[in-house]
Amino acid sequence: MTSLQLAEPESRTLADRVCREIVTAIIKGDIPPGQKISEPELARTYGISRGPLREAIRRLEGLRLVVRIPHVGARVVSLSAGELIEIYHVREAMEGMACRLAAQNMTDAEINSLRALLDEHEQSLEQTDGRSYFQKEGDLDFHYRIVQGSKNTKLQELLGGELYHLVRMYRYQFSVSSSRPVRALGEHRHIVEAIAARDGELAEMLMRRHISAARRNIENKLKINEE
Amino acid sequence: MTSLQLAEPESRTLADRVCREIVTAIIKGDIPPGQKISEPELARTYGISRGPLREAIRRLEGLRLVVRIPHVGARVVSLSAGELIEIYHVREAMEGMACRLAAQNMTDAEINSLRALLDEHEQSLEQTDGRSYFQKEGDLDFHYRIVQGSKNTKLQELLGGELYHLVRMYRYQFSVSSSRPVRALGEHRHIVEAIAARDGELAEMLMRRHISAARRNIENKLKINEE
DNA sequence: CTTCACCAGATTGTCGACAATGTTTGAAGT
DNA sequence: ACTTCAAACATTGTCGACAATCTGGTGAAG
Repeated sequence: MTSLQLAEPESRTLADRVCREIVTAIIKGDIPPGQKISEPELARTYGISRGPLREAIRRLEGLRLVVRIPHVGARVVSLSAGELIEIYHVREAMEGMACRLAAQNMTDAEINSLRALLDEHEQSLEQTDGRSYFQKEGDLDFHYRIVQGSKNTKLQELLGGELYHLVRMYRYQFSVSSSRPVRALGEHRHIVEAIAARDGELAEMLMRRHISAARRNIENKLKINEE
Repeated sequence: MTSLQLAEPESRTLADRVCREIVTAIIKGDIPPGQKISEPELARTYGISRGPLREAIRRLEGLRLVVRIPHVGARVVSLSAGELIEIYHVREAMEGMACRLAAQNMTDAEINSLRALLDEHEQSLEQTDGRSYFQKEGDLDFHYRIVQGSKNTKLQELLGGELYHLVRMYRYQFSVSSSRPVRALGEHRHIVEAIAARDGELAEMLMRRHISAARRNIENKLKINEE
């Protein structure tokens, strides 16, 4: 938590600061999906002028958190079921590759730290019967570390900077958590061991299976909800 | 060509229009990599005020074509050899997936049109001895169509909206063209046939090989240039 | 009753001016 | 001659006002 704050040192410009605030507001649902973004209103809310606010909106557009129509206005994206599935296809491809590269490029220290993280998850899982931290942010934490371990800045930017926002947004909205936490933890362990063995091929395959299993899980839930 | 123009109907706002102009200027090298972007100067150049220009820069930042430092200014990205390799790793992952999905989702008409495109490439290759269109934009054209054929909007946005700009920029700068155009055309044909056979597994594998071969090709060239 | 045109209100787009921050120049001191 | 500091300059950040465009509602014609 603290490290995150320090990593983003109290944004030097209003536009950047407000952009971050709006991002979290959107992710947590304080500004609901599909909501129209009124420039005068938001400017008053955050106590800034419309100039920096508009720049922030342009940035949000790049993050694909809002959709803007010229002379009409911007709306918060509303994630359809189809788009969520699309995101998981992209994650399968990119995180698979990240995993392959992580097997090459992660340091032994990073791998051990990853093992420690999974130990924490296991404890948290036993204590709360699998209904807490692990499901909300812990899972993404694991995936994020592997992406970092790939040492590929483009992968880091595309996943961390754009896709994960949408995934977190989805999870907050539907308070959906992996309905298979124990199995997911096991898969995480297998992935880490493949990375530790420097077996990029296997690591990629396991990660792809892991994510596509999650995708199919969601697809089933959606089908049930439909009825 | 015409369809592209109509698809982006003469940008309704100054910021959007100038943003597009700057994008092509950067890609073609009219604004060289590493160049500092002076707001007053660019504003005069395009005959607009600094307001819309700053919004355009924020958008360029999202496209990863410029890097901005608060209170200092924005610079055009300068692509290092390492980052170019990184991009090819990302392309291998994402276009591989796009190819798999295209095998599921492309219509027969789209596939035939793709075959026709390759016929054009073959002709252009014979006529010019492989030094013209095919190498410059034709190759990306092929890849772009497959991405469209995946019918996955997130893939389309991430590849078409961000990575391809960087790839095109690189090609213009170093006027690099595939040094293996005949082999590449053959690989393209195999990919299309795998898609036509609706064999997603094979299509993905062929595309990944195709891109990773191109990557290794670049890696070798870079090594030679180093000496 | 429906449809179309038009007008008022509100919102977005653009601009120029002012404030805050970075950078450079040059002069003084060691 | 080199370093240090400070003032002048240039650039970026922010603001409020004005112009252009869209939206919703009212009224008249069919």
